[in-house]
Amino acid sequence: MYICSMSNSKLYKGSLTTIILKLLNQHDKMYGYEITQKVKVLTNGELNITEGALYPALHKLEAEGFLDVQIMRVGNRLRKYYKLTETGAQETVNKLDELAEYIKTMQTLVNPKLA
Amino acid sequence: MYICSMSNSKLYKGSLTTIILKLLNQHDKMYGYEITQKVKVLTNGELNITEGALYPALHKLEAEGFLDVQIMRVGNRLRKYYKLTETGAQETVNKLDELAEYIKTMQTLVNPKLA
DNA sequence: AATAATACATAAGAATCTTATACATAAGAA
DNA sequence: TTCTTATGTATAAGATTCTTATGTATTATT
Repeated sequence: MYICSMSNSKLYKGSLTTIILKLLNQHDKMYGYEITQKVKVLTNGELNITEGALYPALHKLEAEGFLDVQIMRVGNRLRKYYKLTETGAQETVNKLDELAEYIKTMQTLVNPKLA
Repeated sequence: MYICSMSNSKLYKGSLTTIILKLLNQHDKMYGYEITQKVKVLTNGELNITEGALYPALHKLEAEGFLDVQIMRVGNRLRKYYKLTETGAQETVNKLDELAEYIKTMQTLVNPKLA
């Protein structure tokens, strides 16, 4: 199967790690496919994360020490459950702060009357 | 001179054309260096657009028919004033809609209580 | 006289994502 | 029962956007 693009908007570029970290912050442990489905539901189909974006991002977060992995068998299929490490929890806070700052800055630029 | 990075945050990736279009929407005509300075002031130094990002972006917007150029001499120096075309004005609306949608979607993902 | 600011430009490399492909099991429809 | 869809992970080529660095030249400041 092929999952269509994250969004036609280029603005999502750079947001994927923030999304992953925040979801893991809320749901304790999740596996990749579960993350794509959760995001699809939460955004009413607006945002579809592709495997080509997701799995490399998860592997990178793991390599950086922000995620721990636990492999589980469900029937004959594998699931790789990811969980935040302590530094991963701290990184989540940082990323959410960056997102809030980004939104504030962009709103200032785009709607200077409200600034 | 070297101008430091757009921001330490990766979230700005993909936002530059939106910023350029909006500024040109507000200021009728601007030249490249002026855009970098305006952004720096408006964001209190938070966002510093590099030449390596700016000029290719301007050239691309021009090639796509969203900007018209007018070269002016000031003393012995060149300035390339950019101005929105009609399709550029429409594209500005689209980009601003995309930004609003992006912010809404990210807030839903990151702060589901408020959604 | 030297440095910083103004003003443009491009090019190599990094990072992130798209698009496509690959493999495999389970469930549902024809 | 066979075909398609859903579940589940993975990688690789290419596109896009930005960083970092360099290049050229004029004007203002120290």
